[in-house]
Amino acid sequence: MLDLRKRQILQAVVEDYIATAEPVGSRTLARKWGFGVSPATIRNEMADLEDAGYLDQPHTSAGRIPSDKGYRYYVDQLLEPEPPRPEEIKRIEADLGARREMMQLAQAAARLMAELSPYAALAVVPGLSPSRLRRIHLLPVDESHLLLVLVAEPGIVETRLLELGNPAGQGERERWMEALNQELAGLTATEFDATALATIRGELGTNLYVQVMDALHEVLSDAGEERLLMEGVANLLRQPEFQDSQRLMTLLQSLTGGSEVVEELRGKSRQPGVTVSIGRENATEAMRCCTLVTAAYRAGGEVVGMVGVVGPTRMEYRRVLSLVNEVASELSRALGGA
Amino acid sequence: MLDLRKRQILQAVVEDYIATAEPVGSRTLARKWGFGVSPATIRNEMADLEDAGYLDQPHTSAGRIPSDKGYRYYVDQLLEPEPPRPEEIKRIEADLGARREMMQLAQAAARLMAELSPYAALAVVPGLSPSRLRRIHLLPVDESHLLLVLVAEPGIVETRLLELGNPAGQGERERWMEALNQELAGLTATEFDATALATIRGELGTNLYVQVMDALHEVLSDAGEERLLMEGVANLLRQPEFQDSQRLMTLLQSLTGGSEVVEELRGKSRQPGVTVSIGRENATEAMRCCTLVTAAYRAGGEVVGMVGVVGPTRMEYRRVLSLVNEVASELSRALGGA
DNA sequence: CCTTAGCACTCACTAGCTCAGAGTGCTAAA
DNA sequence: TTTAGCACTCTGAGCTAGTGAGTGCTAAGG
Repeated sequence: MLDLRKRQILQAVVEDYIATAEPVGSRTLARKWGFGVSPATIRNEMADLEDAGYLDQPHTSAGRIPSDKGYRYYVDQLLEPEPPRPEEIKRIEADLGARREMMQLAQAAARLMAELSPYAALAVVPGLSPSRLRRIHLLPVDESHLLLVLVAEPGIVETRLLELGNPAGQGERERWMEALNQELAGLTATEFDATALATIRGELGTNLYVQVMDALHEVLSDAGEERLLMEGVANLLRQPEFQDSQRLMTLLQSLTGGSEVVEELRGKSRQPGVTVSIGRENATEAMRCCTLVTAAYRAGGEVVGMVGVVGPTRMEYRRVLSLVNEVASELSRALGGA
Repeated sequence: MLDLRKRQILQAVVEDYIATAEPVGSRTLARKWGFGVSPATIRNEMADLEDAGYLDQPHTSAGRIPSDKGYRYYVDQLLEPEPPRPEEIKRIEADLGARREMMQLAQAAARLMAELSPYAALAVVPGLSPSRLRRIHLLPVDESHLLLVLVAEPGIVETRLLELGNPAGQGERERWMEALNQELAGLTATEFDATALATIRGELGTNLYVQVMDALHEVLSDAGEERLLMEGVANLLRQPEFQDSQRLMTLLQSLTGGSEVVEELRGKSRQPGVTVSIGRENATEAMRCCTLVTAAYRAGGEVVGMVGVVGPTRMEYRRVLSLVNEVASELSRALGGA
């Protein structure tokens, strides 16, 4: 446990470094924060903090920067939550208020976070596979096309166009719809995909039937997996730690590459509230120099996905924690799952 | 008109510079391409090409690099089209073959181009406003939600969730749908938006009606405008001309900013075939250091949008021209508008 | 008249050097 | 325990000289 003055100094170093991106020296600290002690005293304290692993020194004659452990302590012990900003809340409610399907809302949430923070924003959207199917619609589009609309449990909507060889009549279409909907009652998408082929084929082994089943199968493989949305990559270019384009590239690659990161995010998503992963705490190699702030969102009472912000470990934790928290809450509310 | 040897030398400079990103000297040229003349002769020719504006010299004692005019000449006069690569065509057909709505297809097209080229890819997706509405569906989702599905002329599908205060019955829903569809017959989205309010309100001034109209109005303002999709930004980080993160940032900003660029693209989209805008030929300030290769795609016989690739002026024109061309054709085919 | 060898010249880039400045750790005194 | 003083360390900026790639020009040769 750190004593009061050490905590104050650690906090000062973290906040100064977050603001300036420059290593913080004892003199600067004494001047800006005036603890009522001399730089020499602060130096001693900083040396102790370094020994304890909370601070790093890039080189002998530079100031100190917070280590991952230092940021961790700051986030867990020193950070008092930011009071909500009315205009920000208003903006979030406006953007996520419009009733849209999950995909659209998640996209809007990511855009929002990218706009309201100087970092990149992520959103994980649930895949179709584990969700219960609610209803399949086959809508006429024109003589030769049907629109397949798949509505699944936590408000997921997927659509697909079908091209028909020979036009199907009204009655025929409705018969198929009926049959399909009978079949899918209460099944998850994966179950349906596995069983439906066998059961329905006997009854309605027609041309259209095959096409619909193919389309369903396609939708499941396209939209079955969770998807990772990303926004505001340009923000990161502004951060001094990403001036080295190499680093940004590896980060982007592992984020667009997808599965590894999504896997990591999935683990977090079970935890309630906002989660912070700082630097080396991240499993993914390319994320070791970054901090990831995430929060799960719910739909229909269930955690279905998460939103988050990625930036350098030198991140404005106060702002970002409250932002991610608000966006996730509002998103949950919009999805009826708060 | 340039004589044969000048053209050969210009071509050699362009292709060498594209490959190496280093200014090309007379000696290198003589060694690699062996024109059967000495470096001194090549120097004379290059000096002429520079006087004529086809080449630039970064500084006195460096080799030459192509100017925008040089690239233009290369593209217009020297470039013989790349023979199609069977495996690439196959990949494009596979990815764009699956029958999906326009938005999904355009997204897939952009992903494809970002993956098959080392540059960033764009796609402009048509907005709803100018397109004729075909049909509105109101689908039951659960007790308190309806899904509004709007199908418009060139295969555009937009969806929106509606939350209902008090659940609507089957018959009621169908009556509204009928009334709406009566009304929209043959109107464009904008016309409908303007007129429908007045005409229908009298007949069916109910609670649900207002919600549906609001949702329609919202869809039109969200999806009314053309949208710009972007993929493969990370690719650009690999290009030496974007090592300076400042330049990439301004480019990204003007691309995500949107309207200015979309405006410029719209102008091009009328032209048939593949269009190339090199460096200063671009109206947008941030694009002055880039080349943009675009091609329009069609749906239902009409040009509705365009796909393209953005990269440094030092671009692999041969590859990219054929890629963009193929993707646009295949996209048109998939949309039934070839 | 075109081509080419030779040569002087230019200019970016690199390595090595010094110097100033910021910051440290240590010691000794208050 | 705090602090003033001091020697020390290390980065980064600025300077210089040297290297090398490439040029333009000139004059000789086909």
